[in-house]
Amino acid sequence: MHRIKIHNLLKSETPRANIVAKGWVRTKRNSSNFSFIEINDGSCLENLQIIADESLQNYEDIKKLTTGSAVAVSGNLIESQGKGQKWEVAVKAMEIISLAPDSYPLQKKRHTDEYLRTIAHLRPRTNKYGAIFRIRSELSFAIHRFFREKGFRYIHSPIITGSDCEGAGELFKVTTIDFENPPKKDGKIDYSRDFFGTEANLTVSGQLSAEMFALALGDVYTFGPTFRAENSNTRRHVSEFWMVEPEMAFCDLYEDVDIAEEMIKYLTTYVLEECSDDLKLFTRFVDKNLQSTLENIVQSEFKRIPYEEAVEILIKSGKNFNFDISFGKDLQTEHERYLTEEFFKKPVVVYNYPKNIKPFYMRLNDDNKTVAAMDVLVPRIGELIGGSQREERLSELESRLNETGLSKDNYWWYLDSRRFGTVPHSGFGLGFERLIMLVTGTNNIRDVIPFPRTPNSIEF
RNA sequence: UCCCCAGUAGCUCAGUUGGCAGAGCGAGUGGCUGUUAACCACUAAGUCCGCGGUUCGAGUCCGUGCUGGGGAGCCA
Repeated sequence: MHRIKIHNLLKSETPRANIVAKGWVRTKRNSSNFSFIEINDGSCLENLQIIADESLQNYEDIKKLTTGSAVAVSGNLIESQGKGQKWEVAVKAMEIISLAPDSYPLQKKRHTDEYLRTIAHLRPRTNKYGAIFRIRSELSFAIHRFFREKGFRYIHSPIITGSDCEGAGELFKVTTIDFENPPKKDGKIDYSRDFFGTEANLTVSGQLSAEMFALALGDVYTFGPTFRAENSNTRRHVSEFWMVEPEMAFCDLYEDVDIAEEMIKYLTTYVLEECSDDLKLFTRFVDKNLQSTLENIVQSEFKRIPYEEAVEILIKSGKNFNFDISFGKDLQTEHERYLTEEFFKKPVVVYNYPKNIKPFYMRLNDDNKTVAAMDVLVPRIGELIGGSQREERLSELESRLNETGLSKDNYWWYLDSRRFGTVPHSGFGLGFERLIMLVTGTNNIRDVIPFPRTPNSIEF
């Protein structure tokens, strides 16, 4: 007989005879002549309580079941006589699939996140991490649903790229060169004899690819892994993360912000509605204000202010910041936090940044000193989204490349798109892990990705 | 990469002025009970992060390295 997932059993409206459930033992309480065993199969947060009595032929073994063991039970789903759960299973037969030794590292008590990080292969078996990764899965689906409902096409941008600079951060090199004996020319490594005949890297953004497809399919998005070789050690950075990057043709900066705001609200609403059981765990144990924080995001209108105004607010605040702020300087973490956590107390979109602190592809504004960039800042997380209207004018783009010291040759195909039927277009990148941090109240990004990769850490 | 904090039983931690290594939880054994963070009793469990130094004596003081955490920079 086929097993029924615990999630479905617990949703049952009526008792059900002869069901089969399989899962892992979370806890067990022995009575004189029977045992309460709670099993979890990962289909939901809740455990299924099963009652095994001494009439079972292998009851002596069942009495010795340990936390973490795997079992299959068959029996009747009946209304529970005890308080605390609606349903339980009166067992007719139980198979012990595997018995976990008492060295099983997960105990029937709360563990610290730091400890669980050292056993990242086992932590999805805990309530909290099970919930995080169910929510992560649901959010991934919601992203695709959001874009599909709006007529966007999903683009698989390459993970290995030949662009030697896309304007963002340090790159991971991809090579098959033998480091013991590298091919050399004029004393330097000869990448023309490397696998691709040139230097290659892991992608830091799918944006340039997405732009090419936006200029063909209209509205597109990418959603995939992204790599940064930066030696950053913070609770908001990992070396490998997932990024969502929509790109829209015939779209200016303000419409770009509209999409960003709509998307964050859609995804937050989705989690509130579809993951309410898992979400309750975070409200209870992680962040007491989580529910109201999320409702605030859904209901409030994001504050939109030009960079110049943001700087004025910061100067007038009278706050003693560690870093001085004035026009031309990038906003520091403390500035972002002040704006979104203290001054506006809701998500803030800062736009029209000075051109000297932003990459070459952002569209130059008429004032000639700012570009059509926008960042969505949210309380606690900081920058959740970074985006811009792209420079669609060939001559401006070429001079911006020159100013930033990048070679036109490497971008010939990118420039081609401005040569043939160029149109105003915009897009942004959303850090998927930061979104999960936001909706679950999780403080460390390493806890919302299955096996985090950070400087000096690639175990598992 | 820089600044700050921490590292003691499986986990979370206490450890006085430098003077015999401790608790709670977990685990094991037994008991009790429609239990649910079960309860009661007993038992086992330690390279006090590594190396070097000061001292009659170091978990404790000094130096150094490693690991983890927080903050900053960079960014999503």
